Amino acid sequence: MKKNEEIQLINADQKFEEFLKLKELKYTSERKLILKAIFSFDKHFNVEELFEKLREQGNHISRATIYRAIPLLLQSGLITEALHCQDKTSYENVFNREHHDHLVCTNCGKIIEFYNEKIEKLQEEVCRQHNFVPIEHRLGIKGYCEDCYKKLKK
Amino acid sequence: MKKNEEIQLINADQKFEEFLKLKELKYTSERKLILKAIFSFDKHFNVEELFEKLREQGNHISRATIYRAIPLLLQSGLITEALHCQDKTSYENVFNREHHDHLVCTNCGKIIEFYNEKIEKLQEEVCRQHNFVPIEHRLGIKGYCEDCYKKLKK
DNA sequence: ATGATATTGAGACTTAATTGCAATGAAAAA
DNA sequence: TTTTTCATTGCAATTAAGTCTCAATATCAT
Ligand SMILES: [Mn+2]
Ligand SMILES: [Mn+2]
Ligand SMILES: [Zn+2]
Ligand SMILES: [Zn+2]
Repeated sequence: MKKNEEIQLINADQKFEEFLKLKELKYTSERKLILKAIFSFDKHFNVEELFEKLREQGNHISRATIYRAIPLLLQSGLITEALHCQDKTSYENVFNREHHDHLVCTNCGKIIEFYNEKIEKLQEEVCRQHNFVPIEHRLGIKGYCEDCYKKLKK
Repeated sequence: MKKNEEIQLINADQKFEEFLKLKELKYTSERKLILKAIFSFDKHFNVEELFEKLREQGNHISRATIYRAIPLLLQSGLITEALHCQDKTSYENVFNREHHDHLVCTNCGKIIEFYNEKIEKLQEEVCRQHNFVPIEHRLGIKGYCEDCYKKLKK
C-alpha cells in the first residue's frame, strides 16, 4: 500500500468510527478489515469481489457481515452505489473524492468523469421547485467517445 | 381506454410489429397483449405489476413470456429501464412521450418527473467539451418527497 | 472485570430472473 | 389449402443476489 493511500485509510477509518459511535454501533475488527479491503481496490467493487479480496488478505469474513456493513458505509458517506453493471450492485469508494458524473462510451466502455457546477445548481433548483429533499443523484450520459466516433464514421 | 390512448397503442403496435419483422421474429398474441397491458399503465410498471394487470384483463400469460418480451420492447425503443426502486427492476412506457428525468423518493417510492431545458443544454455543452457524441442519458435524483420529509422530521 | 447488547458466521430462506423442454402456433413455402 | 419449419409458449426446475434466524461471541460503558 502506498503512503498516501495509507493516510487516506487512517482518515476514512476515523470517519467510520465517528459515524458508528454516533449511531451507538461498534467498530469491530471485521468492519475495520472491510474498510481496509475497500481501499485496496482502485475504486469500484462489488460484494463478491470484496469477499474474495478479504480472503486473499487472509481474512475470512462472511458475506452476511459484508452485506450488513454496506448500508453503514453508504450512510457514512464513504462509498456510494455505482451504476448497475449487469446484475450485481457495485459500489465506489468516494472518500475524499470530489463528486462527479459520467460519460460512458457504449462502444469501448471508456468512462470520462466530469463535473459541471451549473448542472449541480440547477438540480438543486429543480428539487426546491418540487419541495423535494435530495440525498444523492446520478447523471450518466451514454454515447461515443472521440476515438470510437471517428472509427465508426468510416 | 381513452381515444388517444387507443391511437397511441395502434401506432406502438405497428412499431413493434415492424421491429419484430426486421428481426425475423413473430408478433404473437401474447406479445400484443403485453403491449396493450403496458399502455393501460399510467407510465411506470414492473414485471409483477404487468403480470397482475394481464390477469385482471383476463389473460394468463406466464412470467417467463413477459420476461422474454422485455428485452424486445427495450430494443425496439418502446420502453426504457427506469431507476431501480428497491429490489425490482421497473420500466417506463416512452413511446411518443417527451424525454424527462426523475426525482425518486427513497422512502415511499414516489416518482416525480421533471424536464429542465437548461440542464439538457448544459449536458450537450459538456459533451462538446469532451468531443463526446451523446446517444442518451439518465439523471436520477434520490431523496425525500415533501410528505415523507415532513413525516420523518417528527 | 462485569454486564448489557451489538455483532458475527453459517446456513436456511426469499425472490427476481433465467433456462430446459415438450407442446403449440405463426407464417413462409409448396 | 396443406405442409413444413422453427420461433414461441407455459411450466417447473434452477440460479444467484440479497436477507434473515439464531446461538455463540465481541465490544464497550460502567
Ligand atoms: Mn452531478
Ligand atoms: Mn434529461
Ligand atoms: Zn469509446
Ligand atoms: Zn416519499
